[in-house]
Amino acid sequence: MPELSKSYEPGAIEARWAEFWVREKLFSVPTPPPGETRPVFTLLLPPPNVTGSLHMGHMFEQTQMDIMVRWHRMRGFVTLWLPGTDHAGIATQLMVERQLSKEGKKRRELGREKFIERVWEWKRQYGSAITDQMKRLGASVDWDREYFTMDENLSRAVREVFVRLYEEGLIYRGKYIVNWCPRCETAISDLEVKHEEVAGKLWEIRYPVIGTKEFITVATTRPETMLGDTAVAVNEKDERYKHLHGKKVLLPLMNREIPIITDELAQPEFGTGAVKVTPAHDPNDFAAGKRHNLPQIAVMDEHARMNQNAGPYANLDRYEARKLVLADLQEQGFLVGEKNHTLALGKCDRCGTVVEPRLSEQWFIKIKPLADRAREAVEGGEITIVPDNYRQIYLNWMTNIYDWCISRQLWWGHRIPAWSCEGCKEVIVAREAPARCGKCGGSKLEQVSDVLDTWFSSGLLPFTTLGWPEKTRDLDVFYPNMLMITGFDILFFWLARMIMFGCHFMQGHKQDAAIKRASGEGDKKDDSVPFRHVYIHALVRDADRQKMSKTKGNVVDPLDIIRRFGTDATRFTLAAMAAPGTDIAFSESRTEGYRAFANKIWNAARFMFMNVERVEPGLTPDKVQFTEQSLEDRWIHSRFRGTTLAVNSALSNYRFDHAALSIYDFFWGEFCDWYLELIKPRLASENRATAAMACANLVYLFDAALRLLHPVMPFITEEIWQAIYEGKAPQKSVALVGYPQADQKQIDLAAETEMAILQDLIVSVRNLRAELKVEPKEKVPIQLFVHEPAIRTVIEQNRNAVERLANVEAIVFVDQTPAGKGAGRSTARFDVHVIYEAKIDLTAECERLKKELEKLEKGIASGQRQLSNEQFLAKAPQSVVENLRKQQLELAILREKTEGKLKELSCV
RNA sequence: AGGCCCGUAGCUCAGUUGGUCCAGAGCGCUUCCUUGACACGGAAGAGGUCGAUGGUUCGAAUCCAUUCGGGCCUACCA
Repeated sequence: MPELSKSYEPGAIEARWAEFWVREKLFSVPTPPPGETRPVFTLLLPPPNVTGSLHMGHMFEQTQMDIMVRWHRMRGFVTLWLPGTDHAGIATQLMVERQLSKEGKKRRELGREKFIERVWEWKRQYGSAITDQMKRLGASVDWDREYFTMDENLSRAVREVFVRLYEEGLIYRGKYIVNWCPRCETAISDLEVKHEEVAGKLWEIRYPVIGTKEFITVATTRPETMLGDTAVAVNEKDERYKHLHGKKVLLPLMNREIPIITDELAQPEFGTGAVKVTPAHDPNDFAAGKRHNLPQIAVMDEHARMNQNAGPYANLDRYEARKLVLADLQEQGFLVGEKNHTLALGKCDRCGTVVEPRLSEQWFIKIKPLADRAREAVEGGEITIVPDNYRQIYLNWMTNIYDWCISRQLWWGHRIPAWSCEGCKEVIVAREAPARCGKCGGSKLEQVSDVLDTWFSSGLLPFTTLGWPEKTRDLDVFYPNMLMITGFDILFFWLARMIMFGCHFMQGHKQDAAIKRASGEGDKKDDSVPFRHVYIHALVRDADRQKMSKTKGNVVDPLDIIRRFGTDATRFTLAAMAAPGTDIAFSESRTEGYRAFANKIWNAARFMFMNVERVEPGLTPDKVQFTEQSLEDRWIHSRFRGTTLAVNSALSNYRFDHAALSIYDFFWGEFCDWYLELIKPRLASENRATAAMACANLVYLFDAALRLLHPVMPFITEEIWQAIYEGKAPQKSVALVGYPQADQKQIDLAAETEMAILQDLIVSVRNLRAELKVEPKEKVPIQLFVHEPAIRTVIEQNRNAVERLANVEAIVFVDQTPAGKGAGRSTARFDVHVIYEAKIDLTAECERLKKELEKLEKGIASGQRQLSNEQFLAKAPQSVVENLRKQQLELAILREKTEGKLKELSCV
C-alpha cells in the first residue's frame, strides 16, 4: 500500500477527485430501458440563479442533497440528480443593466434585441460560475443532463403550458391592480412583496359636501392618491352619515365633484368611518369601484411619478407630491388631523423600492382549480412533507390563495406567446407566431412584450427537464421525482407551484410500475405529483443568528471556509448542524473540530497502511473477511453494525446530524481510541498469522467505515479507499460500491457489555493514577476484587489489554474489597486499588468522596421515594420498576463502599 | 391581526413516543503527557436545579396553561 503524506491537506486531494468524478462521468445516468428492476431515486437540484455565486445556503442545501444522493446510489438505486440553472428574470436583468450603466448605456437605448443579446453574452461568460463551484463541492449530479431554464426545449414547454392553460380558461388577461415596482418598472406577484412595519402617519382630510355646510372627513396614509379619488364611501348602516347618502363632495385641490357611496369598504369602527375611494391606486378601492361603476383615474406613471391626471402636481415624484398635497390641503384648511400610525409597507423583494399598487393590463392564472388538486395531493399523503409543520403551512397557503400575476414588464425571460393584431386589437395566444389574425385576417401582428414570471418556468421543471411534452422514457422512469429538498423561503414561490403544475399537466401519467414498486412507492396512487417526498431544510445564519446578506456584510463565504478547512470538514459541519426545524448559526469552531476529525481519519489510515505494508503488502478489503478472534473484535464488529443501523435509520429520516455524529463517535471514540490501541500487540506480533489476521480485520473494518462515511465526507474517503486498492479497485470510485447494511440481530450485546466493563476498569485505573500523580511512564500494580466470576474471567482473558492501556504492572485478584491507603475506585462490578507509595491528597480525596456520597444519597433517596410509592409500583411499567430496583441495589453497594472509604481515610 | 419556531454547561447546539442516556456533544477552560498513526494528538478533570410561574402525572428538560425574552412567516383595514 502507498504511503500517505504525513499531514492531511484537503485542498489538493479534493480538487483532484472533484475533477475526476466529472471527467469520468461517474454520475451520469443513462435512461434505464423497459425491464429495469432496480429502484430509482430522482432528485432535482433547485436551480441556482445564473447570476449567483455559491453561498453557505447553497452549500448547506447541496450537502444534504449530495448525502441523500450518494447514500441512495451506494444502496443500489439508479440515482439521478439533475442540475441546472435558472435565468432569474429580474435578477439577471438588473445585473446586466448595472453592467451597461458602467458603460454609460441604458437598456432602452440599446433596444430589446440588443439587450437580450447582451444578457446571453453575459450568461455565456459568467453563467457557469456557480456550477463550477458546485463541481468543486463534489456534488454528484449528472452534468450530462444539465439544463438552463431558457434552453430552447424548456422554452417550448413553457409556451405549450401557457397555451394549454389559456385554452382551458385558466389564464386570463385583464386590467387589475397589481403590485408594481417603480424601480424595476414591472408588475410583481404578491410573494415578491416583502412587508415591513414602519412608523408612518395617518392623515385626516375633510371634503366639503356639496349643497351643505358640512364636511366629511376621511383618513389616508397615502394622501397623494386623493388626486385620483372618484368617490367617498360610508357604510350604509352608519347613522352618522345617513343624511348624506346620495350627496356629492367636492374633491379638494382638484375641484372635482365625486359621489358619496355606500359600500362595505367603509367600516364604521375605523377612523371616521368614511373612506376615500381611489380605484386606480388601491386594490380594495378598485373592487369597490367595480361595484359602483366608478371611473378609474390613475394619477401616477410607471415610475411612480405623478402624471397629467394629477393636474398641477404632474411630473412630481410620489413623495414630493405627497408633501405638496399636504401643504396645500393644510393651507386651504382641508387637513384636519395627523396621527402616528404604524403601517406594513410593501417593498420589492429584489430592489427594496416601495411597491405602488398600480392599475395595469396583466396576465393571471386562475389559481383555485390548480390549488385544489395541489392541496389534495398533500392532504391525501401522495406527497409527504418533512418536517411536518410545513405541511400545515403549505395547506393553509393553498387554501387562502389568490390569482397569480404571471406577466412581467421585463425583457429577459420567456416571452408570453401572445400576439395582438394591429388592426382589430384581437389578442391571439398560440404556440408559434401566427401568420394572420383569426378575427379580421390582418397580418400585422405584434407579440405581446411581457415576459413570464421566472417561477412560471421553474415550476415546470420536474417534468420539462425530463422531456415533456413528449412522452419520454425518462418521464416513465424518473417521474415523479423521489425527493425534493429545498428551503422554506421558496416553499410558496417554487414548491407550491411545482405541485400545482405537476398535478395538472401530468394528470394520468403512470410511472413504470416495476420501478415504482422497486423504489418502495408501490402503494402510491397518484403519479402526477412532481415528487413523492419533500424535505424542507432550515436556513444558515451567521454565528450571531443573523440572516446572511450582502448588505449586512456578514456573508460567510463557503469557498473561504473550504480553503481553510477543506470541503469534507465543511460538509460535515453542515450535516452535523442540520437538525431539522431550527436554523443553523454557522460556527467556524465546529468546522475546525471536524477538520481535526478528518485529520484523525487520515492518520488512522496511515497507521493501517504502515501495518499492512509491513505485515502483508497487497492486502485489500475485497480479499478478506472479518474474523472475530477476540473480545475487541467482537465488540468493534458489533459497534460497527450498531453504527450502520443508526446511520441508515438517521438518513432515512433526514437526520443528517445524527448520521454524521454517529459515525464521528464510532470512528474516533471507539475505532481509534480503543480498537486500534487494543490490536496493536497483535499487529506487532511475531506470529505472522496473528498479525495478518489482525491486519485483515483492520482493513476490512476501515473499508467499511469509509463506505459508511462516504456520503458525508466524499473526498477523504475516496482518497483513502483508492489508496487501499492501489489503483486496482473493484470500481472506479467508492461512490459506486455498496453501502454498509446491518441487522439488529447482529448486535453482540454480550461483547458490548464485557467491553464496557473493561473500559470502565481501565478508565478507573487511569483516573487513580492521575490522582496519585503517578509518573506517566511508571507502571503500577493493582489489586482487583471482582464480584462475579464470569466478569473476572473476562478481565483475566484481557489482562494484557488492561496492563497496557492503564499502564499496569500486574493485576492481583483478591477476594474482597482491597483495604489500604485509599487509592481505590469502586463500581458495582469491581473494586480496584492502585498500589502506590505516594501519598494521596487527603483533603481532595475526601472532598471527592463526599461529593460522590452526596450524589449517591440523592439517587437512593429519590429511588426509595418512588419505590415506596404504591401508585408508582402499580402504574409504572414493569421494566422501569425492575431497572430502578437494580439500580438501587448498585447504588446501595456503592454507598457502602464510599462510606467505608470515608471512614478509612478518617475524613471529617 | 393570525400562525409558527426558539430560550439546556462560557460559546454553538443534541436530547427520539414523559421513566437509568434528569442531563449530553463540539469548541473553550484546568492538570498531566512531544510513548513510532495522529499535538488538527493522548490521558484525567471542572462546569448546567434544562427562561419564569402554575398545572397534568406515580414520575417532566420532555405534555398543558400563563408570562418574559429572541427570531420568522402569512395578512388589501383606509
